[in-house]
Amino acid sequence: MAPATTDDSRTKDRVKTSVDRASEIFTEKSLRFTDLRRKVFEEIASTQASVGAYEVLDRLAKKGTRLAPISVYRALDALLEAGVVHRLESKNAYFACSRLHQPGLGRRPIFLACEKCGNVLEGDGDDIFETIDKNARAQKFEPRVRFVEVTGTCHECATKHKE
Amino acid sequence: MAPATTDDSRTKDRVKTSVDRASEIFTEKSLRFTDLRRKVFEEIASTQASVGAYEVLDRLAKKGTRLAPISVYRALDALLEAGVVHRLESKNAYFACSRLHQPGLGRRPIFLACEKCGNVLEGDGDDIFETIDKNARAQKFEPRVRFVEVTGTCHECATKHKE
DNA sequence: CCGGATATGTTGCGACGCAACAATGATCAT
DNA sequence: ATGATCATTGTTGCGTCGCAACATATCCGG
Repeated sequence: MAPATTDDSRTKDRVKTSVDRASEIFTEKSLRFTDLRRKVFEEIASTQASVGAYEVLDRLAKKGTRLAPISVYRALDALLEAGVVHRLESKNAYFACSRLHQPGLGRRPIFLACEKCGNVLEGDGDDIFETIDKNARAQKFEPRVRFVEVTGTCHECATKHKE
Repeated sequence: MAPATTDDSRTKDRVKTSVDRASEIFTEKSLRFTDLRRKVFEEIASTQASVGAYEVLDRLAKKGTRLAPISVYRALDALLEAGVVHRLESKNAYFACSRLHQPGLGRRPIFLACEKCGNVLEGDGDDIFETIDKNARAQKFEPRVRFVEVTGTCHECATKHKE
């Protein structure tokens, strides 16, 4: 029998790659990829979907790492600052940056959150953000932070549903 | 002395116009513009900035209308459904739709929230949303709900600050 | 190896949002 | 009018989200 690659082992590989990339990024930015931050990041990276801060908390607790909410939030702050996770404002949830696996994407992403499976895709939003800036400045508004979040149905869920 | 138009009376006029328009819109959509909904709407319409649900609650309490949070949320749901208020996902706050005063804007707005004064402007986002849809579909993602929220500095605050 | 900066632990709390059920109010057909 | 029906509001209660303030531990450069 050929050696099977289980989903689990593939997930582990993917997470490991993400952790390694995250570690590099922290180093590049002279930030510390501490144990706590790594643990929190692993929980987030080990699911495609976005997760709430308290879900991270619960998962870590089940693995024996009991934390106060504030500790998770501080870790999240560091991860957000490093850019290895993003925050979905419309869901108060966090997810791993897909650039850790696909460096090809543009600099400024838009977020596409599937309503069925929860997965979050990132799209290259450079053109969109340019349009937004032009639009805002036309009203003499100087933009600083921009959120573009879309919910809908991803391809997998759309095809699965029609079976 | 010439009859002065105070800010207060101008605000009252503006709110009244908004309430009247909102009432019409509710009627058009066969929804009921009840007392509660009108009161909640008045609080939101009487400020340019976005306000949280609990701030609405507090303001109404000070005027003698004591409500449970859920009542405010239910009124907000109705107001959102009618489209006379919007929700800022990035701030968990609500503000009156400016179309009640400026019917000229396009159908799908983007939100520009000033970080200094809290005011929320609406921009015509039709082109932006088209770009977003194209972008999403390029990834085989079928968009349904789209949020575009921008924070920055509005014109008034930018000029005021430089005095 | 010491002092300052950074990170984490502890305690506590405010804001946000709504579920579930009960009571009241509006609507409409008979 | 009146009873059935549906929408609205009241009441109670709770879970989630997010962080402030202060104490302690850890790291790192000089």
